[in-house]
Amino acid sequence: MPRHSPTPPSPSRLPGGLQPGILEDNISYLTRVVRSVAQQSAGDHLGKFELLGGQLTALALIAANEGVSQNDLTQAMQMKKSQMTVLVQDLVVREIIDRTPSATDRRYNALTLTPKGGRLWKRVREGLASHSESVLSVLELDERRQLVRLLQKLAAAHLGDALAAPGEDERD
Amino acid sequence: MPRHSPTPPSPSRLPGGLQPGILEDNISYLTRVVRSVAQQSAGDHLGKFELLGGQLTALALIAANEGVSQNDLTQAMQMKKSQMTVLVQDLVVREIIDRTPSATDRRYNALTLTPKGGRLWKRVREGLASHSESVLSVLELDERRQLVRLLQKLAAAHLGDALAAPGEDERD
DNA sequence: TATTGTTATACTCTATAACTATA
DNA sequence: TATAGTTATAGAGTATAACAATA
Repeated sequence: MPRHSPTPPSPSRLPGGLQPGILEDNISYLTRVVRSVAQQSAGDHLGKFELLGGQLTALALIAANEGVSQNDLTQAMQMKKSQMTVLVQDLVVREIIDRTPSATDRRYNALTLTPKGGRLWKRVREGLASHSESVLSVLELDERRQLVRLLQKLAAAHLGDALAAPGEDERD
Repeated sequence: MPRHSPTPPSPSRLPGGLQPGILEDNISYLTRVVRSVAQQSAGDHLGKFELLGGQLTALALIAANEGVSQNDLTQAMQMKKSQMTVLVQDLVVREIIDRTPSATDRRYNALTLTPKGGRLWKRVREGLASHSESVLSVLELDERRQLVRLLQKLAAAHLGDALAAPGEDERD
């Protein structure tokens, strides 16, 4: 369909039909758009579980790290501890996770999945995989690996820790 | 420093010292973390201009597409038109951009930089470049190109339009 | 009728600071 | 005193719908 936009005729590059200008290789802009796409897909695949953004990620990390503390979760997810409190509280009320003071240092809360949470996680896990698959499916297999590796490297370098695997285990 | 976390001892992978589990190659999680890093850097380099997230991007796109409509901007930035109205209004009040009905179709607003906006843009442009540079500097040059290309490809494929250049012009 | 843009509203996300409890 | 977690609050980001103006 032709547009009636007042934009002068020029080679289209962006969805709106505009030039990216200096934004072409800007990481903030690119991740903004990609994240918008990813969030849309996440909603499609995982909306039925009524897990708000961070809750889904938290669930995945608790499942992979039973007994993890809220403090460690906030670092891995790059969010504030006050935000984490609210997020965790809702999961506790819904009996998806348990939150118990650590035996060795009672300042820490150890987070674990409840049986109900474990069953939920099994279903969420499938949706999460199909969500990631649906977003990345437009890339070739080696492109996916490259993208994941580069994003991991970027994150790891700036967070000053080892997000990216030093030993690059191959998965698909 | 040793942690007192109740997390059982295991090979550390994430900032908090935990296993990524299924999130290792999850695009939502990875872009979440990378975007957090990018936003932090953007604040460091561009906070002084008092341009809220979208305003900075909008300014860049208006500079590259003088006379663009709000409607086309919303598509390129993946935001709602109601949000765009507020964003644009603030830039107009601050005399950074002009908003005038298009001569050919008065439903459209043509957005242009004011002289003041042009001067601001020159300064912002430098900050934007140094911001993107500081984030991407941890990658090799060919890695940067790859990352940008893959993010463009991902965005373009899902937005059903040509964000990524079909003809891949080489820039650095 | 369809589309651009505006307004109002609500909900989510994020950031900050003061507070507690444990160490 | 330092750290984990809580509470409260404010600000920014996002989504929805009703509306006016224009086509």
